[in-house]
Amino acid sequence: MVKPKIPKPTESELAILGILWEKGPCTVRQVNETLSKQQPTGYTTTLKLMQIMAEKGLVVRDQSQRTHVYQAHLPEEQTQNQLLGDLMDKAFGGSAEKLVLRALSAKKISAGELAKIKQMLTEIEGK
Amino acid sequence: MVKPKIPKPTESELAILGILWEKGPCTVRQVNETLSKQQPTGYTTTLKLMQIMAEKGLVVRDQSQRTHVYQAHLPEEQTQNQLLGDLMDKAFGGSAEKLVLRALSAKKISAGELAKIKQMLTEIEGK
DNA sequence: ACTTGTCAACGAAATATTTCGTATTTTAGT
DNA sequence: ACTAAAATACGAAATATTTCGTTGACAAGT
Repeated sequence: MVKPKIPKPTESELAILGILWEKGPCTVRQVNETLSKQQPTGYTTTLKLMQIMAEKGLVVRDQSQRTHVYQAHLPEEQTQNQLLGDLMDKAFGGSAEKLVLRALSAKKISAGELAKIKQMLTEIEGK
Repeated sequence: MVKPKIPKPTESELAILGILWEKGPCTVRQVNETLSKQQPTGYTTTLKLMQIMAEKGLVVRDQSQRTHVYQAHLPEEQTQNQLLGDLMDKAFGGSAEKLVLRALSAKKISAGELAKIKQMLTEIEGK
């Protein structure tokens, strides 16, 4: 039983995944237009990246229409876990606590967000 | 007044920075030995990387002795903030809350760690 | 002085990532 | 049927990253 083993997305690939997560299935043009607002990018550049991502298994594409439609293969959560775990190992000595504490102290978080986080903490404690 | 603008470390560079943060100033050999436990690496490979890092300003080196001694240029916290902010933008749509919640839910965190995190939350609320 | 081991310097190969130009196909409008 | 617009495929250049072999300098012990 072979697990396909999807590689970690590169920086550029992650930017594209972010768009697909937010907007759902998209064409290359849609992705390129969104991307270009952040960083002007040629159409074929985006196309090529998305083709490579399809080869890697990062996205799946529907080729049934003339204009292909792409969507992220893995759910947002799974990729976020992977990236977070990776960063935790590499930059935080494997400590989730350090990572969370730094994220909390470094960034401004609203009262509502704090409440949600506290609720999550309580749930975890309860287990 | 030009700010040097230190670039984001690559994957391999980050592994070296992690060692320098943990152990303090090190020679290339010390770093290479530690690195080789995680991932066997040739001495000159590590040397070259650290030389490049010195050029980029990621590390500073003391050349006064025959054997150079390197240390991280930026404090651990600053680089962690940079990387976390970067990941937050790229993979979490800029939401610190999402990032924290995911880190909390995905990884096992001890009771002691939870307590520290709660304390941090209370401090932030108090401000 | 000679040998041996350790080190930095350097260049270059190997690999990965990003960007884009060109060719071809398809669709829609005239 | 012809043309223009829009799309994919492909290849290759440009850049960034990683790895390592070779060389020459230095240092310690003999």
